[in-house]
Amino acid sequence: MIPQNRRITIKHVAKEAGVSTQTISRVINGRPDVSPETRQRVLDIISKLGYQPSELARSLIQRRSCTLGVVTAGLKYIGPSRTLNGITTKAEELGYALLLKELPGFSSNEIQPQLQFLLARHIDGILWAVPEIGNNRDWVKEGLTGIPVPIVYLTMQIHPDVSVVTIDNHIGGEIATRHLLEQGRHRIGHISGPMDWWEARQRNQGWQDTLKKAGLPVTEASCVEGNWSSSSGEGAFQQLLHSYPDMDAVFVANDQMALSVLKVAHRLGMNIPRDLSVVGFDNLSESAFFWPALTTINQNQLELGGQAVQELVNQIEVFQRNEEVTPRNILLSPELIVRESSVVEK
Amino acid sequence: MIPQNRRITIKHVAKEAGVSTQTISRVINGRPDVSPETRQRVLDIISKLGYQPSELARSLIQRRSCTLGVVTAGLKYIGPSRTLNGITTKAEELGYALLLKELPGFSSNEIQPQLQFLLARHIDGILWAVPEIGNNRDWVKEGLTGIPVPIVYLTMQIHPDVSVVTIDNHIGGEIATRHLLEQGRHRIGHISGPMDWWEARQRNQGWQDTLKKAGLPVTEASCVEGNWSSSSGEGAFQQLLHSYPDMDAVFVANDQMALSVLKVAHRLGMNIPRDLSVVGFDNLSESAFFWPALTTINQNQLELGGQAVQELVNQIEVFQRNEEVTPRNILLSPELIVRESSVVEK
DNA sequence: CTGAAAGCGCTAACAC
DNA sequence: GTGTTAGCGCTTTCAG
Repeated sequence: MIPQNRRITIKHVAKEAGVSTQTISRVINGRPDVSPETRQRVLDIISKLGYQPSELARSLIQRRSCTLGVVTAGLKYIGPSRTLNGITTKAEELGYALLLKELPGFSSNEIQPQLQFLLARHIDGILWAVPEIGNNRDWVKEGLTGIPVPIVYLTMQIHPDVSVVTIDNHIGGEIATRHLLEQGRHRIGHISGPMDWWEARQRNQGWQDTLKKAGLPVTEASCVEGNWSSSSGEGAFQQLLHSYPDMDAVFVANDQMALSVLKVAHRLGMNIPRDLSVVGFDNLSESAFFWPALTTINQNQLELGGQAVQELVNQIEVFQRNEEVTPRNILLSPELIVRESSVVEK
Repeated sequence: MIPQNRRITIKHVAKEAGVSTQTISRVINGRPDVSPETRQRVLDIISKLGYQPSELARSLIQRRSCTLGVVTAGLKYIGPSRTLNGITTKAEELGYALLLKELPGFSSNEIQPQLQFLLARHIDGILWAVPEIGNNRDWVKEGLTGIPVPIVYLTMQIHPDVSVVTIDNHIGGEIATRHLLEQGRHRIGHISGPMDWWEARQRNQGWQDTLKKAGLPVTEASCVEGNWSSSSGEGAFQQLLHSYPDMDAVFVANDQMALSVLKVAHRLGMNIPRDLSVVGFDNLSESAFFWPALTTINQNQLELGGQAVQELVNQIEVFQRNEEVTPRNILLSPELIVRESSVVEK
């Protein structure tokens, strides 16, 4: 490939058309005040030269880049990717470009450099799409003042001072547990995600609250903590079988761990769902093909990402009119997908 | 949030420090020709004001943005996400920002607008991370002249005129098939991916070539086409059992379809691996927890993405020195992960 | 309808 | 060491 640097600029077009650069600018911006003949001539030359206006130069002078900064983490997992998928789709629809940053780990607290990096590139707003873990959200309560663009946070505890778009994991836990109760199960165990994850705590709490509301006890013995991986699910389930031998159902905080529950149960000669009803969480595309097909909670991460972009863009528009931006919290409800692992045929 | 537009510029810093903007520029670029006192004073003011140089303005004047355009597709699937994960990690390491575009579908042939979009933002190079399907690469052979920045393509047939970084799927098919031969299997069937996918054809070809090299016949009856989904795997396997009843092993082009093979086999009372050895492809994190644990081919997509970025950045450096860029093809070998589904204990 | 001048925020190239 | 000038590619403002 032979280097041929130097891009075609508005000047080249102007010269070729024998008009000033302002006229070209008017044409490419669809302004009405250009004579039809001039406009046509300019358009012809633009396409002949293959001229492409520089969004960079535009961003500089217009003080808006139509670019969103996206900070994510854990793209190798399917959840964050699905969310990003929703983000790209909606951003495309609204005509925004995306500058992507992935944190090296979920709990990175190198916040400031990330924000600076994005701000240096004049992004119009920021989407913080990193799950809330441990104290990786502490900065939200403080640092807010310094950031000169709107931010929307995904997947964290809602908070009146900032905009949050998230799946309601508590409801997810409720729905799963209620479904098991409806199947006539009353001794429902739980394998949770790592409890420093906000999502894991919410799912756990939904399970607890539903049991309590039904007048059923929640004991320490009925819950074991996993770390989301199938491997951890194996150990957690064995421990749970031990500590809660009466258990007739289990709500597992994600499908990967639920897969191990199915496997271990099979190995032990248990029949699912007859001996034990199982409900997972996440609705992996494989879950419908586990044995038995796994009942699970589906979170619409595509929608999640889309709504977050929409909300951020709304805020940006308000912000750029120099009006006060009011934070908004958006909670999306997950839904139950009933399959074989939880329902005993009558 | 109260709008407080107007960013702090180099001028503000210059004024505050009582020097010219040029001096500030020298300080932030670490140039040696500034007196230690001036430098310190400027640095203090920069941190006091929280000044952040505009990469946008820099990009404009330096004719390099340190930004790569990434075009991807199918982020809701794990493969593209893992690759993107590799891309973000390496880009971060090399100090490049990423502008992300996701095509609405795998086979979109709206190429030109995507390229224009990225070029308008002065990206220094492009990573085309969309799998080769049908004729969605035809443009590569032509359009090359028009694009004023280096491009690296991922996951496609290598081609002497362009830079391609890809997993060698043919070898993947070979390794899988050879492994089955080594287990003493000689009637090895294949469930392929959709044959308009280059990757599917390569895996298929690797299977065919290995059988032929071993002096074994490859018949039409021994291969059925799926569409990557578990659901399609179900039908394909049933068809294959019918058309190739003697089959003693099957190489399945991805783990999702292989999952269905395991399930159907189980339902039919077949014992895997005794009655049928199964090898998948992709190494999903769940595959180790299928019943039986699935032997599969692992492709290191993290590495793939990383190498692609590295290669692109190398090219960019050459290109910006105005030297001729020579295309390079990089082929990564996938590796066999042996688990229970293919090996009969002696 | 069209053009000239100024400037977005920065740096290259030169002066002193 | 430091300042001045010019300009990256575009749009805004104001003249005409």
